[in-house]
Amino acid sequence: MAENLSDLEKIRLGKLKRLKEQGVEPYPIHAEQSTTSQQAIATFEAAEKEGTADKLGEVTLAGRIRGLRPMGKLIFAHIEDRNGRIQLFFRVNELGEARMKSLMEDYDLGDFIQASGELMRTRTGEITLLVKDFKMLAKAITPLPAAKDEVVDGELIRHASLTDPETRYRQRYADLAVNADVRTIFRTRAHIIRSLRDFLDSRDFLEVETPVLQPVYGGAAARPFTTHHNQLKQDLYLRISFELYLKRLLVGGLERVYEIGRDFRNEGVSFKHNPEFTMLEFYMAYADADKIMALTEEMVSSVAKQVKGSTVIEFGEHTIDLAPPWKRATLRDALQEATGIDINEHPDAESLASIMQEKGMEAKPGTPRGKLIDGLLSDHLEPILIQPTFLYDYPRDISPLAKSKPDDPQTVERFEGFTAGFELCNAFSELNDPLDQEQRFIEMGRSYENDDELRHPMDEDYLKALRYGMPPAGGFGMGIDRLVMLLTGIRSLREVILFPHLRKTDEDKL
RNA sequence: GGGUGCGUAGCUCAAUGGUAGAGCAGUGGCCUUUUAAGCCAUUGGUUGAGAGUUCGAGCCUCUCCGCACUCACCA
Repeated sequence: MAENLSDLEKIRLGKLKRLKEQGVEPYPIHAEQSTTSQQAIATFEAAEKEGTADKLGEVTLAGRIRGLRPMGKLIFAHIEDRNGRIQLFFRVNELGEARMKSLMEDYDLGDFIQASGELMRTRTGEITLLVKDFKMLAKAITPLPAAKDEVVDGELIRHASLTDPETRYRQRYADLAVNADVRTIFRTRAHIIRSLRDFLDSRDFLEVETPVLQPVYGGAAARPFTTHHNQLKQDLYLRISFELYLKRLLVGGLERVYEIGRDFRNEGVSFKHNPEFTMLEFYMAYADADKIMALTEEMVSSVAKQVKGSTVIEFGEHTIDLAPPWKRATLRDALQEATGIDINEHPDAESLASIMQEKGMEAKPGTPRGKLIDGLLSDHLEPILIQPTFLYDYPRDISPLAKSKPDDPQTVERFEGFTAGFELCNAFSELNDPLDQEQRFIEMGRSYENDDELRHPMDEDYLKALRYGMPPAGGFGMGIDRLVMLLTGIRSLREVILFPHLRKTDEDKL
């Protein structure tokens, strides 16, 4: 290991050794933090108004050294804790020569430190801890990537920072340590998920957990990851959706259920696809697609209000208002407006493919009609749906788990919600007719004959469940990562996933 | 998987085929209210890896690795 260390790391190792020689434990077991930076500042300000600031007594702060400014026999430092930064003021008057020397020689940016003393204001007015005592909590061997910033008129000005995306994602710890805005993204993410839970819990939904390892995968059209149980000598799949298990729970009488968890899809990796991603699905007995639509706009706008304080959000150059009601259009009408093609006039794949080709669009011969429509949607419609919009009435053959419309068996009661040019959610009236469902599985198998992994195995147990009777229900699915992108205004999925998947490097292979 | 671009000090970036540099960080020194502290001095490089062309390669060619963008794939 030692040969791989940079010069900077060797110097810090030397400091570590020196601390130990002086009898200082650089990684002590016990630490103390009586308050945080921002609480301390708020308390001091309040006391100042009361005129009691000098009677506050001592506080103990802990955090990571982010700024260090020795000035003769003074040292100013900033430490950062979970809710912000505060300045520390070290002076020989309080600490004596020896401790000042130790601080000067052996403490670096990035070290964790504990400091206690009384709060005061410096000559420039900054609320600061005048340190009476301090100790090392954890010595950093590797220096943090240089990050210098200042706050001018409330705005953060960056003078140096870690920006290389590869380093940021591979060493997310370093990214988080030096980029406060990255930490903010993940606080927002947690807040969003909490708000979703609050919303559903308050409507009497039960949060459940269903298997990640599944003997039969289903509920979506995607390639799965395969794994193996050694003792059982059984292949298992990582789930590609929760749908079929959650609907088994409807059969069991749990009328309103939801799950927030990870899906795994063995597909391309890009700025909007990660092999594992977080999904929310809920199922509601005695609801249908229409009711779910109303609930969706209520839920998303409620989360936006809780997290952002408003239903109006900025996303790139767009200002988006998530307040209900969202725009509604049939898939047919919206496609006609966007492309000039009326899909009802082209009831078979051949006819639809030929009109698409006439208009210079790509349409591979042999593609099923549903897939062609799906292609039209994602290429020509999705990118222009900026304000929140529900498209409804989807073709049956790309919706094998949705119930047909009573008056139109080729169309199902399904909708998708779009905003900011991407798909946010997908929902439908759940197919609860076991015989129809079996027929759909068979049809779907046929249309994927050329691709074994996309041709889902028949889920016999799911059909068995349906035969016990499943109440009519509305179901809903939404990618949480996309919702986080929307509400944080970030365009890359990787920015909202703590540890996005990256290819392994030579270093990893060793 | 295809195409395009990128990879230089711990970080952010320079460098016509001709001695690899700057700022920040680091190290040494001065400084008792600084805050991107300042001033003086100074260390630091297998230019992603490997091969080739050339008197000479960070730069040109090839192979490989990684990242970004993009296309394909993808409820």
